[in-house]
Amino acid sequence: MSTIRTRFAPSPTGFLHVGGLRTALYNYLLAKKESGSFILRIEDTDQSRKVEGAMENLIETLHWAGIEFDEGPGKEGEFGPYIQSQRLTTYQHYAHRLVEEGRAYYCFCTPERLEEVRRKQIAQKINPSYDRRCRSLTKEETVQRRKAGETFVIRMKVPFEGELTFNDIIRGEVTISYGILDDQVILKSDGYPTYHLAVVVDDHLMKISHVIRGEEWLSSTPKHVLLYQYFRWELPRFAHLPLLLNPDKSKLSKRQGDVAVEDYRLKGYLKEALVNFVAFLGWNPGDEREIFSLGELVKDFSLERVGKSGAVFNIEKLDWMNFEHLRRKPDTDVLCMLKEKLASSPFAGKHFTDAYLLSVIGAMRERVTFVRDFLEKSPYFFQAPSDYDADVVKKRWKKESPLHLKQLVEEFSALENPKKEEYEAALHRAAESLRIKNSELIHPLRLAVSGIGAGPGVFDILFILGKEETLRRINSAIKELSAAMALPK
RNA sequence: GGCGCGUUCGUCUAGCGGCUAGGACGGAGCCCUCUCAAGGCUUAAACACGGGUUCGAUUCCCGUACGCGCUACCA
Repeated sequence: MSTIRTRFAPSPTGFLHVGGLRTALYNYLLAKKESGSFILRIEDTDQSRKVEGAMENLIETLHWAGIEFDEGPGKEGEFGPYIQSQRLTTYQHYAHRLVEEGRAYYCFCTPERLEEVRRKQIAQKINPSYDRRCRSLTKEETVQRRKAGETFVIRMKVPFEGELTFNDIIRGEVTISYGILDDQVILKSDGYPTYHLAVVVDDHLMKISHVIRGEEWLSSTPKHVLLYQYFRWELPRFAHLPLLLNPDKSKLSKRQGDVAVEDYRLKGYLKEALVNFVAFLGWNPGDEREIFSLGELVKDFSLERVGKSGAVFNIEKLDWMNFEHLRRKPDTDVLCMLKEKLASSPFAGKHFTDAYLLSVIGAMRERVTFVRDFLEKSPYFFQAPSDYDADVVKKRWKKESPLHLKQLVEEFSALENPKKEEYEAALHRAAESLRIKNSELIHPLRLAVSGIGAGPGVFDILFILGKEETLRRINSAIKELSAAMALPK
């Protein structure tokens, strides 16, 4: 079997879309699974839509996701260049070859005439399509008009009748009759090819074995197949991926949420989670595993298991996957990310030792979905509470709490370099001498040291904070909360 | 409008003629418990509709409905 070569061929018109990420991923997965090559090709044949810096951004985002290409811009292989605007003469050559072989023709119709034709057709309720006027131009006439400097395009000839069937790995046989196909423009008047010509020429020249792309291309595939036939080139295998959808089932779009990979990256999603999630939008391994690394995806991926129907982009599941991937990460990796987060936080000025941060990570691991949650869910590890959660105060802070905590301070003060268990034993002693339940001490204590009512076990918190800090916080809570309770309602 | 593609719990999906229609996220409940999580257990929740074919259809065929895509000198 010949080697697998796949490609991701985006237009540099903006940020990488999550749908694009999935397309790139599937292409990458298939290539890597079969020890083939994954190519990145930039389809910038529409100058008007070109966005400055978009290509660089695309490349950088793919790199971030861990999807590395074997050939592409900046990584020239034997089939480059990989930017279509740098291959113009190639397309022109092939377009003219088609004309010479009677498979295409010059068309001098102006945009105005085309518009006029379309308008009339719509008025007559016929399907708007090019009326093929220039298809019957004589060779002499064509030569003359070209010589006169008239602008022209090249259109491919589509048979007047009959139908074309092609095979799609995901959808099976798809049949479309020629009747509804237009004499598609393949070379524009500015000398650039349209997508249809460029994609066929490049996929052939770059020896692409599998064309894996979005479903929006399914309808125009017959045009491409026709071109392959005209050129007498071997057909690649086609696989048209189902679309990604908004919660209301419309095509995934801005305004109903974020669509750029960049958006998710900025929100703190792990690349592992986003890649894993996007891979499962339309594919599954056939068993019940759900958490996959890129390498595991490569190992188990197959186009045969890609579904046919569109998938809604469901953030809740993405969040869960982020949680799962975050908690699988080694402590040291999380430490790095946490330090980075800290550096751009209100706690940036403070210094924390790695050992301290590592113990915070250990305590919070199963309570965070994002790295930023370390700061948001347990700010008390980075700063003494400046106020106390009113609901928790109401529920847990009793009028005798200050007295109880004073007893606790006494017990704690006597400890030397206490471990978690020693704090606990000390609290038990305090509770016993006060003749109250442990919990009557624990809850006010948690409130005093953290300011809130949720988090790791209190004794873990105390140990991480250390004795001095613990005592300081208990004392200031006694002061502040007593003062607050003394205030008239 | 025409053509194409699609349709299993709210969501992602398993299923490839015979199943009490399975799993996951999310929801609900219980257990654990100093809180919050995590974990364990339990639970509600789906084959779009109508015809065929067949001993038997979620599964195959045909319609209908709905959704989406394409219908450009955009990709």
